[in-house]
Amino acid sequence: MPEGPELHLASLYVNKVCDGVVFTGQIRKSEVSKCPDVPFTCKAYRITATSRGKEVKLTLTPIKSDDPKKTVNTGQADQPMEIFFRFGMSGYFSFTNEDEIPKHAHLRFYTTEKPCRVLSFVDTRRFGSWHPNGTWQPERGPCVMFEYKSFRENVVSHLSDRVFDRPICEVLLNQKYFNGIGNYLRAEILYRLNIPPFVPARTVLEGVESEDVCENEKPVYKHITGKKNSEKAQEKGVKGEASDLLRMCHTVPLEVVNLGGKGYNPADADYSGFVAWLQCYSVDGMKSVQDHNGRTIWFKVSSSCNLIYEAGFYISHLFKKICFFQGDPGPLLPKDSKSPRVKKRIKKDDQDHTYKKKKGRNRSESTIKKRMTKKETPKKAKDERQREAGSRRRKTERTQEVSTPRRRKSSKAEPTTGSLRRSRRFAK
DNA sequence: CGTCCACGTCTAC
DNA sequence: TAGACCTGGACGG
Repeated sequence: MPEGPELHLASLYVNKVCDGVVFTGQIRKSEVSKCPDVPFTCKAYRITATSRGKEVKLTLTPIKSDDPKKTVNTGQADQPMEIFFRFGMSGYFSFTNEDEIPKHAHLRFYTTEKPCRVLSFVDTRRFGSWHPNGTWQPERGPCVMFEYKSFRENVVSHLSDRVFDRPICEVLLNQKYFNGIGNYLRAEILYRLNIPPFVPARTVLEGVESEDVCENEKPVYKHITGKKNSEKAQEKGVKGEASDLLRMCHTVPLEVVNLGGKGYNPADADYSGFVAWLQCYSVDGMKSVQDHNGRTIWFKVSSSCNLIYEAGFYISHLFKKICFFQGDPGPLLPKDSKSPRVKKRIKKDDQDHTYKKKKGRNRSESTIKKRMTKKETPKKAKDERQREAGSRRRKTERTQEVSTPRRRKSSKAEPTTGSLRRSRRFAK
């Protein structure tokens, strides 16, 4: 579920389903979780939620008992408790009957109802975490969605920070400055502004005002249109991209909130709405490469002609910063960045197989040897194999090539046709 | 069956 | 700046 919008939608969900609901008793943790116990016991309490960037805070508020005698010396909480959640790659909240608790529900809050219901923190991969009596993580910057003003100020006042030497696509994942932006949002944001992903961040952000000149238009919560905002900005003489970038970091996530679904969540009934909203991330016809941290960055493909793209890529590498053709990843593209394997198109129009040449995936002898000589349990051996497969791929297969799936002309020219233009893995 | 990939941090060389 | 931490879906043989 989890970039800023999903975390916020999760907090809205909690507030909606827990409205008027009374919880009670121990908060229970799954056997397998390594997160802390939550030492909160109360005969009757309510749950509310708020979000900030990529964190959610649950507040457990005891309900005052009518009978003071009842709460004496029973270890009952009478003070509220705050629990801070991060969602990792797969966290979400679920409110169900007790017999419908999802698999991988690692923290559970029980209602007083009979039969009772349960608010669960579900996290398949367990990269998420919770922190009872914690705080918002202090290293994280202001929320791009709900602390917009201080978010801008925080970026603008720290542009001399060395982190802004990095490519803009990598800096957008830095939660010290862009709390709430994740992998799909960075692609969507850069795409909207036509900013090549591997341009130095400072170059893109130089000249940005800490105050958004459009801010009195008080965007955004409902009915934002990124286009209109940038047009307004231009009317007001803002120098294009740069000032828009911070604004886009605000408006694009809010668009997802306003979609009404649950954002990036394949299990959601409205998931197709989210998929249709994506313009770049994992969209068929877009290019993708690995950034410096091995994360896939999606960006715009030349709409007219791949030859122009290839030429632009070549020329820009000769002259570094000078040339940015449409589709150019930018000058800071890692030297050994490779594109992921070409993804299959959706079956329907999958007539042309010529582009599906698979990249070599031969394991080196040395890797095999290493594996054979290691002593480990069968399960560990499997994990190890997978890990080695991963790193071997990263180390041996990187090329300067960028994925340019040959396919029908980019759908940019034609009206969006929803999931039809998505790559297969996003079809639902 | 095996391999690759995924919405994110963390921390140990 | 690799890896570690995890599970499971999609895909290929």
